[in-house]
Amino acid sequence: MATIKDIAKQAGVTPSTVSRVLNNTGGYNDKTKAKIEAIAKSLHYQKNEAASNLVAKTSNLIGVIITDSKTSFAAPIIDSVEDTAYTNGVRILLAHCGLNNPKRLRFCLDLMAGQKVNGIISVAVQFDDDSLDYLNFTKLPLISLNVTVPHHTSVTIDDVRAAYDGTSFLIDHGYQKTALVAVDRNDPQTGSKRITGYQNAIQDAGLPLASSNIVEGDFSFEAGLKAAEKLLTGDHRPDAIFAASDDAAAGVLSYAYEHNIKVPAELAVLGFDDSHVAKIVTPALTTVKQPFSEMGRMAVEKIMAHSTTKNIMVPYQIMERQSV
Amino acid sequence: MATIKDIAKQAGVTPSTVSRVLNNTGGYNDKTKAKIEAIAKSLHYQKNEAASNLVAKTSNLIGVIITDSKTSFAAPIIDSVEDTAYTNGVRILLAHCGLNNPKRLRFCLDLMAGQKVNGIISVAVQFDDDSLDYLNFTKLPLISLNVTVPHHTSVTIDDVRAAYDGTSFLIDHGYQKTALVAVDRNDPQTGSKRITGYQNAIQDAGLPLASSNIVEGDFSFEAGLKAAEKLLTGDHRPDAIFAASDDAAAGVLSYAYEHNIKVPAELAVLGFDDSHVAKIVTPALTTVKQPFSEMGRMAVEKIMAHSTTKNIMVPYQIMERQSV
DNA sequence: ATGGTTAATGTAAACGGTTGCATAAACAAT
DNA sequence: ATTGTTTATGCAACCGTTTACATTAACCAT
Repeated sequence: MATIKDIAKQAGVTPSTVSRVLNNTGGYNDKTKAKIEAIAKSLHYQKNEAASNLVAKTSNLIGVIITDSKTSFAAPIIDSVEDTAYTNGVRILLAHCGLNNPKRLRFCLDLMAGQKVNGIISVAVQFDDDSLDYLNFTKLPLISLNVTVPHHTSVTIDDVRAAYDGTSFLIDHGYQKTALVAVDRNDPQTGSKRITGYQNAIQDAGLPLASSNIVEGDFSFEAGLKAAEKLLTGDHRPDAIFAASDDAAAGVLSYAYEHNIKVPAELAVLGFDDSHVAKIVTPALTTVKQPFSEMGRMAVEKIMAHSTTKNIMVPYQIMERQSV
Repeated sequence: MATIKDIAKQAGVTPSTVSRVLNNTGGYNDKTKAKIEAIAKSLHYQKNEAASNLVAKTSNLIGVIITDSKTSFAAPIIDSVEDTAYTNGVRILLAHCGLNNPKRLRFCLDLMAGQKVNGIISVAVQFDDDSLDYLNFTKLPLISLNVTVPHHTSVTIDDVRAAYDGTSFLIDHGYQKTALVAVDRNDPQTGSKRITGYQNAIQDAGLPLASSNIVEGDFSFEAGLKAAEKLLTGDHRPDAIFAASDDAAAGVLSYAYEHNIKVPAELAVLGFDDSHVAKIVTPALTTVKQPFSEMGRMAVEKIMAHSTTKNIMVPYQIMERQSV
């Protein structure tokens, strides 16, 4: 591969001049510029980023840490992160940290630090104390999407209010026996907040609160399926199920389909996220939309701007389709 | 950030010794090794990859080029690529090239060349002549998944036979009036191959071929929906629809649901890919599974091994669920 | 004691770009 | 003609690691 030295030799100038031309830093004759650019092109010159990064002490790389790519909302976020990065001239270093795997998260952070990334975007990643300490030590800016991280910037929706509004939406549509499904009570970020919002809405509507109406689980399809089974075989059948994710809602839909329960006539199903699956299941899911693309875009822009805002709340929105 | 020089100074040795210890290249006293490692830890030393890459003329980076992350089968591939990369000590540089966007693809390749990646994995990316020339010039090894690229390694299924077997599967289950949906006749890689396989199966079964039974389209949900509309409103209703993707199959399912057509009683639907959606739609999709995880893993391993095998065919498999 | 090995470490030159400072040439202003 | 200013380019150091080669010390065998 050709280097600036090769170009310099051919052009009869020094590497510094070539560097100046190629970086458009000014201070050279138009004719030399043209000559150098022509030679660079003819040699298919490609800058060695490692060398450049070494002196610049940066990399034009943004680290993206996600638990895994299958997480349904990872795709739209990564899409918008990539697009925004592209228009900003930075690139994406992707790493998976798994679920509750401190060792691997630590590895990811090590990797990002070694690559001297401009910043890190984490998607739905919970930081343990050790990783957080290390992150603070590296001084790398972090933008956390979906969950908050102490002393770092986060972009989230207001989960309490979103759950409140979702529940109210069901109540306003005449459903009185609602259930909340596939939430984790021990998750301080999402689960407990949504439970709070859900309960508040029920109380504010003057409806009875029954703890049996909350079925815990992760955000998966299977969690929705199991929860539906539990709820719909019992005596106190709910007439509406609010799932913590679209995947879980699809699980509910699937159970209803198997058991010939008509949605939304006999049972309303409200999803959460507005991920890809919301549009393609039958009936299409009414769901609480999280603005993932927006969040990804903001994250990149915050990093580029060295913004130090702490917690950013973005608006959610109820997407009405056919399941309520 | 601490450098090996800082460590060397504290340990009373030269940077070379530190480098040797940290890289386990041998040739040092156990006591100095212990001392250096202790100091490195206390300083939270983190190797500057740029410097290291500069002399090594490589980056331990694998470039992954995909059209976009929303593509349903990108997720499982990226998951397995990331996992395999993790266990092999390499990292992932991710770039999107969009759909039929030569300029952006060229940009991606530039980026990969600049970063001196060990190799490139492309997922369902069509290379135009210009990009291909450039790729060849860079000498970067490419592993193309899902489609073949002239003179480069590819990992694909046998699309002709997969379509043949899928169609035969429908015929064997008693469906005589099949249709193929959401394929692109002008796509030499997937579309035309699957059309060939489909037609061969029909002819071999002694059934009549009607060109109206092939409805073109991209692989999207909407394509499936539209195709279903076209096929199911006409007089010659098919009794089975073979979609080119699970998303398209979901579109068919959705149309059937809307119009009260029972699946699989009145209409069989066969998907393609076995992506995430296949399991969560109702009824769950019977589909032709592509071994995406396997393909991702192989791609990384091929790059690490500097393998030069050309075209690798991996086995597909019909996953029987409820839609046929 | 002498020479030969071996092990541990040092020396210095790379890797490819960037950049502050110096220099030279060209030009303008007195 | 002299001085000052601007423009274009060169010089050389530096970024942090790696590594071939040189050096030193220690040990062993004669």
